[in-house]
Amino acid sequence: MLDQLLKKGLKTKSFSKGEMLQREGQKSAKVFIVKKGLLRSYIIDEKGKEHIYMFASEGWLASDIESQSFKSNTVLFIDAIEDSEVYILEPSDLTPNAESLEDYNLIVDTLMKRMGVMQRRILSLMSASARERYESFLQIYPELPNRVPLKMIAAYLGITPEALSTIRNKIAKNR
Amino acid sequence: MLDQLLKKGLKTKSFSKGEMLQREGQKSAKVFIVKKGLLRSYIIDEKGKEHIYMFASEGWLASDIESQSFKSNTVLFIDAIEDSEVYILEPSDLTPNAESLEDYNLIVDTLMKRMGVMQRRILSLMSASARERYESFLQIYPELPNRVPLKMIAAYLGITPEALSTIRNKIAKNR
DNA sequence: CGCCGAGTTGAACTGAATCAAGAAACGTGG
DNA sequence: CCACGTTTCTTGATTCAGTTCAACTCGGCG
Repeated sequence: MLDQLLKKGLKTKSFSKGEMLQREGQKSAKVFIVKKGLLRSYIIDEKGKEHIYMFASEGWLASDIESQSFKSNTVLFIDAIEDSEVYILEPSDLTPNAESLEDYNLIVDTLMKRMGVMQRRILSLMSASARERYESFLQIYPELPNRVPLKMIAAYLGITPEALSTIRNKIAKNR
Repeated sequence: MLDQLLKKGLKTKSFSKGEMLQREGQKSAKVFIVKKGLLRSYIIDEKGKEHIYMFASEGWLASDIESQSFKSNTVLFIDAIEDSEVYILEPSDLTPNAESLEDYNLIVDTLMKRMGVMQRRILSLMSASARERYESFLQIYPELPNRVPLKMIAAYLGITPEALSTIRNKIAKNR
């Protein structure tokens, strides 16, 4: 996706499982592109509950660029679910005053792909039941259930671990 | 926002209340920028229910560019809630092979603003109750309740008109 | 071994959906 | 400008998906 950008000699940084890449309330949001491993971005609400905004595995990116656009502090936490290697882009890298137009097209393309994922997520949160959302999650990310604990999938779907457990076993007994 | 782009001699087109600008299942998605009036983009699910994805009033845009990024057909309907005047951009206008970098920065900026709105929407759908979502809707779009029928606000919030009616009158009697 | 976090199962509860009926608002045509 | 039918909004009764709370199992790790 953004591979070409990375040829520019950008170095990777390593994070071990559980390590934090970004906290809530920071001034500037960086963009993390996953070379290897798995990241998650999430919020913690007033009741202390975690809600996972996105997973990012190899080739995907995790970031809070959204909060940049409002010039506000970061709202998301980002940490590593597995030992990971990531490229780190500064905000300035995203809006270059640069010369090369290909970079721009790549960026626009990447942003639009991301918006596509977000659009689907919104529509599915509005119109689909927990079970339907889980089933389409499996379609879109077939490998994630093997790498991510159930409770995180629940936090991504917007339901409780108990509810997801029940859904799973209904599917297993197909009813 | 994209005002500068529009100096390029782009013409507006008029649509009267209720008129369709885009249907589901079309090949190419255009971008509609609202000069005057109010648009909505929405899906109709299998049960025939409408779910409003976004409202677009003066200065905002309505589009299904998201589906472009997957090279798939449009999934959204777009129509006019009020008599409206809109600029119409072709997809090609969005990814110019052009010369001017300022255009690009404008586009990236616009896309990121849009993603900001989407991020907030996702997080609020996951973590907030119907009432909380309605209250923050009022904050963000204080003028829309006067221009949009209740049932459309409900379709935007992801709840039924009945539920929204109940919420309203609870707020009125503040409990 | 014994502990601890992760997952499961079940009972009681709750916010929102559904269904139904009536009241208000709102075009449109005469 | 009024009368009409249609859509929009409200209110209440019932149902249901998903939450909360609690108890129990299992597998890993000290």
